[in-house]
Amino acid sequence: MPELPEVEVLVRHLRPLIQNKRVRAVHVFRPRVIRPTKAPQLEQTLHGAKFISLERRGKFLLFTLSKGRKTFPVLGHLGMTGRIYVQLGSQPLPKHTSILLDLGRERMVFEDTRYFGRFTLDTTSLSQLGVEPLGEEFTPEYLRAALKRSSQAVKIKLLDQTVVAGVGNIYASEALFRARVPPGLPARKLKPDQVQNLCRAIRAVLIEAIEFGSTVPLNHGPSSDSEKLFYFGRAAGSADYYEERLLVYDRQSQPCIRCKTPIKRITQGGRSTFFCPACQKAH
DNA sequence: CACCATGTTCCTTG
DNA sequence: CCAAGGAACATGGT
Repeated sequence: MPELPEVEVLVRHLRPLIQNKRVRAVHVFRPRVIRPTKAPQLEQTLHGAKFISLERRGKFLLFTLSKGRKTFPVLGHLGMTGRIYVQLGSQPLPKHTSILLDLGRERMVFEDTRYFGRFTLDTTSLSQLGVEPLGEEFTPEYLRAALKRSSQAVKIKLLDQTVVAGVGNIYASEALFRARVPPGLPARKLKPDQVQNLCRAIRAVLIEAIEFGSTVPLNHGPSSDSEKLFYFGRAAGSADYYEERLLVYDRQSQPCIRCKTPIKRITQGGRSTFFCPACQKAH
Protein backbone atom coordinates (compact mmCIF):
# COMPACT_ATOMS: atom_id res chain seq x y z
CA MET A 1 0.00 0.00 0.00
CA PRO A 2 2.85 2.39 -0.27
CA GLU A 3 3.49 5.84 -1.57
CA LEU A 4 4.29 8.79 0.67
CA PRO A 5 0.69 9.47 1.80
CA GLU A 6 -0.02 5.86 2.70
CA VAL A 7 3.24 5.61 4.63
CA GLU A 8 2.55 8.90 6.40
CA VAL A 9 -0.91 7.79 7.49
CA LEU A 10 0.47 4.44 8.62
CA VAL A 11 3.23 6.10 10.65
CA ARG A 12 0.74 8.36 12.42
CA HIS A 13 -1.47 5.39 13.14
CA LEU A 14 1.33 3.16 14.37
CA ARG A 15 3.22 5.68 16.49
CA PRO A 16 0.99 5.66 19.57
CA LEU A 17 0.44 1.92 19.30
CA ILE A 18 4.10 0.98 19.64
CA GLN A 19 5.44 3.84 21.76
CA ASN A 20 7.32 2.46 24.78
CA LYS A 21 6.43 -1.12 23.90
CA ARG A 22 9.19 -3.63 24.43
CA VAL A 23 10.16 -6.34 21.95
CA ARG A 24 9.92 -9.72 23.69
CA ALA A 25 10.74 -11.88 20.69
CA VAL A 26 11.40 -11.62 16.97
CA HIS A 27 10.28 -14.10 14.31
CA VAL A 28 11.75 -13.84 10.83
CA PHE A 29 9.65 -15.82 8.37
CA ARG A 30 11.30 -14.37 5.23
CA PRO A 31 15.00 -13.61 5.66
CA ARG A 32 15.05 -11.76 2.36
CA VAL A 33 13.02 -8.96 3.94
CA ILE A 34 15.71 -8.12 6.53
CA ARG A 35 18.52 -8.00 3.95
CA PRO A 36 21.40 -7.43 4.39
CA THR A 37 20.90 -7.98 8.13
CA LYS A 38 21.01 -11.62 9.23
CA ALA A 39 18.25 -13.13 11.33
CA PRO A 40 20.37 -13.84 14.43
CA GLN A 41 21.64 -10.27 14.42
CA LEU A 42 18.15 -8.80 14.12
CA GLU A 43 16.81 -11.06 16.85
CA GLN A 44 19.68 -10.33 19.18
CA THR A 45 19.56 -6.57 18.60
CA LEU A 46 15.79 -6.18 18.92
CA HIS A 47 15.27 -8.56 21.83
CA GLY A 48 14.47 -6.51 24.90
CA ALA A 49 14.59 -3.20 23.01
CA LYS A 50 11.91 -0.52 23.42
CA PHE A 51 10.24 1.56 20.70
CA ILE A 52 11.11 5.22 21.23
CA SER A 53 9.94 6.98 18.09
CA LEU A 54 8.79 6.53 14.51
CA GLU A 55 9.31 8.87 11.59
CA ARG A 56 8.69 8.77 7.85
CA ARG A 57 11.39 9.60 5.30
CA GLY A 58 10.18 9.36 1.71
CA LYS A 59 8.47 5.97 1.58
CA PHE A 60 10.61 4.60 4.41
CA LEU A 61 9.61 4.11 8.03
CA LEU A 62 12.35 4.97 10.47
CA PHE A 63 11.90 3.33 13.86
CA THR A 64 14.13 4.31 16.77
CA LEU A 65 14.53 1.83 19.60
CA SER A 66 16.54 1.87 22.79
CA LYS A 67 18.22 -0.85 24.79
CA GLY A 68 20.13 0.03 27.91
CA ARG A 69 21.88 3.33 27.24
CA LYS A 70 21.97 2.75 23.51
CA THR A 71 19.64 3.95 20.82
CA PHE A 72 19.50 2.49 17.33
CA PRO A 73 17.45 2.77 14.11
CA VAL A 74 15.45 0.16 12.24
CA LEU A 75 14.47 0.93 8.67
CA GLY A 76 11.23 -0.30 7.17
CA HIS A 77 9.93 -0.18 3.62
CA LEU A 78 6.64 -1.60 2.39
CA GLY A 79 7.73 -2.38 -1.17
CA MET A 80 4.66 -2.89 -3.34
CA THR A 81 2.44 -4.94 -1.07
CA GLY A 82 3.72 -4.49 2.48
CA ARG A 83 1.49 -3.73 5.44
CA ILE A 84 2.26 -3.30 9.10
CA TYR A 85 -0.23 -3.61 11.91
CA VAL A 86 -0.43 -4.16 15.60
CA GLN A 87 -2.81 -6.89 16.64
CA LEU A 88 -3.61 -8.99 19.68
CA GLY A 89 -1.39 -12.04 20.02
CA SER A 90 -4.40 -14.27 19.71
CA GLN A 91 -5.35 -13.07 16.20
CA PRO A 92 -4.64 -15.30 13.21
CA LEU A 93 -1.48 -14.50 11.27
CA PRO A 94 -1.83 -13.45 7.63
CA LYS A 95 -0.61 -15.86 4.98
CA HIS A 96 2.40 -13.80 3.91
CA THR A 97 3.75 -12.65 7.24
CA SER A 98 7.40 -11.80 6.79
CA ILE A 99 8.29 -10.48 10.26
CA LEU A 100 6.58 -10.77 13.63
CA LEU A 101 7.57 -8.76 16.70
CA ASP A 102 6.16 -10.07 19.95
CA LEU A 103 5.32 -7.07 22.13
CA GLY A 104 3.74 -8.99 25.00
CA ARG A 105 -0.05 -8.90 24.85
CA GLU A 106 0.18 -7.52 21.30
CA ARG A 107 2.42 -8.03 18.36
CA MET A 108 3.58 -6.05 15.35
CA VAL A 109 3.05 -7.90 12.08
CA PHE A 110 4.78 -7.10 8.80
CA GLU A 111 2.75 -8.71 6.05
CA ASP A 112 4.07 -8.59 2.50
CA THR A 113 2.64 -10.71 -0.29
CA ARG A 114 5.42 -10.11 -2.77
CA TYR A 115 8.23 -9.73 -0.25
CA PHE A 116 9.66 -6.65 -1.92
CA GLY A 117 9.58 -4.78 1.39
CA ARG A 118 12.31 -4.46 4.00
CA PHE A 119 12.72 -4.37 7.76
CA THR A 120 16.38 -4.00 8.53
CA LEU A 121 19.16 -2.57 10.68
CA ASP A 122 20.83 -1.25 7.53
CA THR A 123 19.95 2.42 7.03
CA THR A 124 22.21 3.16 4.07
CA SER A 125 19.24 3.57 1.72
CA LEU A 126 18.35 6.82 3.47
CA SER A 127 21.50 8.56 2.30
CA GLN A 128 20.39 8.32 -1.31
CA LEU A 129 17.10 10.15 -0.83
CA GLY A 130 16.28 13.57 -2.21
CA VAL A 131 14.21 16.22 -0.45
CA GLU A 132 10.87 15.73 1.23
CA PRO A 133 8.17 17.04 -1.12
CA LEU A 134 6.22 18.44 1.85
CA GLY A 135 9.29 20.10 3.33
CA GLU A 136 10.58 23.64 2.95
CA GLU A 137 13.44 22.63 0.67
CA PHE A 138 11.09 21.45 -2.04
CA THR A 139 10.79 24.69 -4.00
CA PRO A 140 10.33 25.47 -7.70
CA GLU A 141 13.99 26.49 -7.77
CA TYR A 142 15.07 23.15 -6.36
CA LEU A 143 12.90 21.25 -8.81
CA ARG A 144 14.10 23.33 -11.73
CA ALA A 145 17.71 22.63 -10.83
CA ALA A 146 16.96 18.91 -10.51
CA LEU A 147 15.25 18.73 -13.90
CA LYS A 148 17.30 21.05 -16.03
CA ARG A 149 20.11 18.68 -17.04
CA SER A 150 17.99 15.62 -17.77
CA SER A 151 16.64 14.45 -21.09
CA GLN A 152 14.46 11.84 -19.36
CA ALA A 153 10.69 12.23 -19.45
CA VAL A 154 9.47 14.31 -16.53
CA LYS A 155 7.29 11.42 -15.31
CA ILE A 156 10.37 9.21 -14.95
CA LYS A 157 12.13 11.99 -13.04
CA LEU A 158 9.28 12.27 -10.55
CA LEU A 159 9.76 8.62 -9.67
CA ASP A 160 13.46 9.20 -9.02
CA GLN A 161 13.77 9.07 -5.22
CA THR A 162 17.08 10.95 -5.31
CA VAL A 163 15.19 13.97 -6.67
CA VAL A 164 12.02 13.94 -4.55
CA ALA A 165 11.47 11.27 -1.91
CA GLY A 166 8.05 9.68 -1.74
CA VAL A 167 6.32 10.23 -5.08
CA GLY A 168 5.30 6.94 -6.68
CA ASN A 169 3.61 5.76 -9.83
CA ILE A 170 0.08 6.78 -8.87
CA TYR A 171 0.75 10.27 -7.55
CA ALA A 172 3.22 11.04 -10.34
CA SER A 173 0.39 10.70 -12.88
CA GLU A 174 -1.98 12.61 -10.62
CA ALA A 175 0.45 15.50 -10.10
CA LEU A 176 1.24 15.83 -13.80
CA PHE A 177 -2.46 15.92 -14.63
CA ARG A 178 -3.10 18.54 -12.00
CA ALA A 179 -0.21 20.66 -13.30
CA ARG A 180 -1.30 20.02 -16.92
CA VAL A 181 2.20 18.90 -17.86
CA PRO A 182 2.66 16.18 -20.51
CA PRO A 183 4.30 13.14 -18.87
CA GLY A 184 6.58 12.47 -21.83
CA LEU A 185 8.07 15.96 -21.89
CA PRO A 186 11.85 15.80 -21.41
CA ALA A 187 12.61 17.16 -17.95
CA ARG A 188 14.91 19.89 -19.25
CA LYS A 189 12.19 21.27 -21.50
CA LEU A 190 9.79 22.31 -18.79
CA LYS A 191 9.23 26.06 -18.67
CA PRO A 192 9.58 27.84 -15.32
CA ASP A 193 5.84 28.19 -14.88
CA GLN A 194 5.35 24.48 -15.60
CA VAL A 195 7.95 23.64 -12.96
CA GLN A 196 6.16 25.88 -10.50
CA ASN A 197 2.79 24.33 -11.28
CA LEU A 198 4.26 20.88 -10.93
CA CYS A 199 5.86 21.70 -7.61
CA ARG A 200 2.54 22.96 -6.25
CA ALA A 201 0.63 20.04 -7.77
CA ILE A 202 2.91 17.46 -6.17
CA ARG A 203 2.42 19.02 -2.76
CA ALA A 204 -1.33 19.31 -3.26
CA VAL A 205 -1.96 15.72 -4.37
CA LEU A 206 0.14 14.34 -1.52
CA ILE A 207 -1.52 16.51 1.11
CA GLU A 208 -5.00 15.67 -0.14
CA ALA A 209 -4.18 11.97 -0.13
CA ILE A 210 -2.93 12.18 3.45
CA GLU A 211 -6.11 13.99 4.44
CA PHE A 212 -8.22 11.40 2.69
CA GLY A 213 -6.26 8.55 4.24
CA SER A 214 -6.63 10.07 7.67
CA THR A 215 -10.41 9.75 7.36
CA VAL A 216 -10.25 6.04 6.60
CA PRO A 217 -10.36 3.87 9.70
CA LEU A 218 -7.20 1.78 9.85
CA ASN A 219 -8.58 -1.10 11.84
CA HIS A 220 -6.37 -3.28 9.86
CA GLY A 221 -5.86 -6.90 10.37
CA PRO A 222 -5.71 -9.92 8.16
CA SER A 223 -9.35 -9.56 7.19
CA SER A 224 -9.48 -5.79 6.75
CA ASP A 225 -9.81 -4.07 3.39
CA SER A 226 -9.25 -0.61 4.78
CA GLU A 227 -5.90 -0.05 3.12
CA LYS A 228 -7.03 -1.26 -0.24
CA LEU A 229 -9.87 1.14 0.23
CA PHE A 230 -7.45 3.94 0.91
CA TYR A 231 -5.28 3.14 -2.02
CA PHE A 232 -7.81 2.03 -4.58
CA GLY A 233 -10.67 4.13 -3.29
CA ARG A 234 -12.40 4.21 -6.64
CA ALA A 235 -12.86 0.47 -6.85
CA ALA A 236 -13.79 -0.10 -3.26
CA GLY A 237 -16.75 2.11 -2.47
CA SER A 238 -19.64 3.92 -4.05
CA ALA A 239 -19.41 7.34 -2.41
CA ASP A 240 -18.51 10.21 -4.73
CA TYR A 241 -15.57 11.11 -2.59
CA TYR A 242 -14.05 7.73 -3.26
CA GLU A 243 -14.97 7.82 -6.92
CA GLU A 244 -13.32 11.15 -7.52
CA ARG A 245 -10.16 10.74 -5.52
CA LEU A 246 -7.80 9.63 -8.28
CA LEU A 247 -8.46 11.66 -11.41
CA VAL A 248 -6.39 9.85 -14.03
CA TYR A 249 -4.68 6.82 -12.53
CA ASP A 250 -6.21 3.57 -13.80
CA ARG A 251 -8.80 5.50 -15.80
CA GLN A 252 -7.71 4.56 -19.28
CA SER A 253 -10.41 5.47 -21.86
CA GLN A 254 -12.64 7.13 -19.28
CA PRO A 255 -13.58 10.78 -19.98
CA CYS A 256 -11.27 13.41 -18.51
CA ILE A 257 -13.06 15.22 -15.67
CA ARG A 258 -11.99 18.56 -17.15
CA CYS A 259 -12.58 18.17 -20.88
CA LYS A 260 -14.16 14.72 -21.45
CA THR A 261 -11.33 13.58 -23.72
CA PRO A 262 -10.59 9.88 -23.06
CA ILE A 263 -7.70 9.33 -20.66
CA LYS A 264 -4.73 7.60 -22.24
CA ARG A 265 -2.42 4.95 -20.83
CA ILE A 266 1.17 4.80 -22.02
CA THR A 267 4.23 2.89 -20.82
CA GLN A 268 7.27 4.78 -19.54
CA GLY A 269 10.22 3.01 -18.02
CA GLY A 270 8.21 -0.18 -18.06
CA ARG A 271 5.40 1.28 -15.95
CA SER A 272 1.98 2.70 -16.75
CA THR A 273 1.36 6.43 -17.01
CA PHE A 274 -2.16 7.86 -17.29
CA PHE A 275 -2.88 11.32 -18.64
CA CYS A 276 -5.28 13.49 -20.60
CA PRO A 277 -3.88 14.04 -24.10
CA ALA A 278 -5.85 17.27 -24.42
CA CYS A 279 -5.26 18.93 -21.04
CA GLN A 280 -1.63 17.83 -20.88
CA LYS A 281 -0.39 18.95 -24.25
CA ALA A 282 2.98 20.51 -25.02
CA HIS A 283 2.91 24.00 -26.49
C1' DC B 1 -0.90 -19.19 -21.39
C1' DA B 2 -0.88 -13.87 -21.54
C1' DC B 3 -0.42 -9.45 -19.21
C1' DC B 4 -0.91 -6.39 -15.27
C1' DA B 5 0.23 -4.59 -10.37
C1' DT B 6 1.47 0.98 -5.10
C1' DG B 7 9.06 -0.23 -5.61
C1' DT B 8 14.02 -0.56 -5.23
C1' DT B 9 18.40 -2.32 -6.56
C1' DC B 10 21.66 -4.18 -9.52
C1' DC B 11 23.80 -4.75 -14.03
C1' DT B 12 24.90 -3.24 -18.55
C1' DT B 13 25.65 0.10 -22.10
C1' DG B 14 27.14 4.40 -23.87
C1' DC C 1 32.69 9.00 -12.86
C1' DC C 2 27.70 9.66 -14.81
C1' DA C 3 23.07 8.97 -17.11
C1' DA C 4 19.81 5.97 -18.87
C1' DG C 5 17.53 1.58 -19.81
C1' DG C 6 16.19 -2.80 -18.50
C1' DA C 7 15.97 -6.99 -15.72
C1' DA C 8 15.41 -9.13 -11.33
C1' DC C 9 13.03 -9.84 -7.14
C1' DA C 10 7.87 -12.79 -5.95
C1' DT C 11 3.02 -13.47 -5.76
C1' DG C 12 -1.52 -12.90 -7.15
C1' DG C 13 -5.45 -11.05 -10.04
C1' DT C 14 -7.82 -10.88 -14.41
